[in-house]
Amino acid sequence: MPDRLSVIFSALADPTRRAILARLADSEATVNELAEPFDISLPAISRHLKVLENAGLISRSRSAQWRSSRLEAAPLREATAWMERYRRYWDDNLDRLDAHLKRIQEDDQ
Amino acid sequence: MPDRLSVIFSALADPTRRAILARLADSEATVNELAEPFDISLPAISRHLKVLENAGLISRSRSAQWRSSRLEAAPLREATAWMERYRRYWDDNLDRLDAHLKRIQEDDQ
DNA sequence: CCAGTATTTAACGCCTCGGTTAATTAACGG
DNA sequence: CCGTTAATTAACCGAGGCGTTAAATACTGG
Repeated sequence: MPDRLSVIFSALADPTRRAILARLADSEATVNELAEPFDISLPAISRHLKVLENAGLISRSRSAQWRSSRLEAAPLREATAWMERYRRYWDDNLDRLDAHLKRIQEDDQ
Repeated sequence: MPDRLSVIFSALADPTRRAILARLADSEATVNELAEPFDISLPAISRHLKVLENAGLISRSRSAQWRSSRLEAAPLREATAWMERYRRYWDDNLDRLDAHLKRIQEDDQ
């Protein structure tokens, strides 16, 4: 079985799943409600939801015959935490800090 | 052809590729150098690099018979920008802010 | 219990992914 | 030019992803 980050990133790699997450940012929703905007079959949506659940990106509850999905953003924190290590490579402010630190280091020598 | 975010996220979904990026955070490196820590074949590494390049996560330059890879973090900024929309769902401070705003809204009514 | 609605599971097809080995290309250096 | 080293491409394979339709399951309400 793959590591958590791989599971999270591959869950996010599908545009339908990202759209589902975006929809869930508004409110909880049932499978049928989530399926409505897409022209793919219900079973396909059902599996996307399983992938998202497996990645911890949604949780689900049952009420009568409806299964409601709810956004769980914690895995996104993990993913951003991983990317955070690279922020210095794209953040202008940190670039400047970096240059500053290099200058200081040169001064030391 | 898939959208940029999908390409980026699926590039990040492989642990070997994430390890390569981590290695490149230190310094540029040749294909052989990048392959060294892994016990998979050189062609496999070569394809991982192609995937990373395709996602814009590395750039490559040739010097003699060596092809050097260099980290390009800009796509990570795009990816975090996408996740940023969900920060309110996991950030404690923003949770509190959210609760605060809700209280204010209730007061208004 | 039965009919109806919501959702999942099963079984299938197609395509991509990640690995392999063998062959090819690119560039250097004697 | 030839041998060597670096890297990629070609051809193949097995596993898994994402879609389908058909069948099964879960639950409600009369």
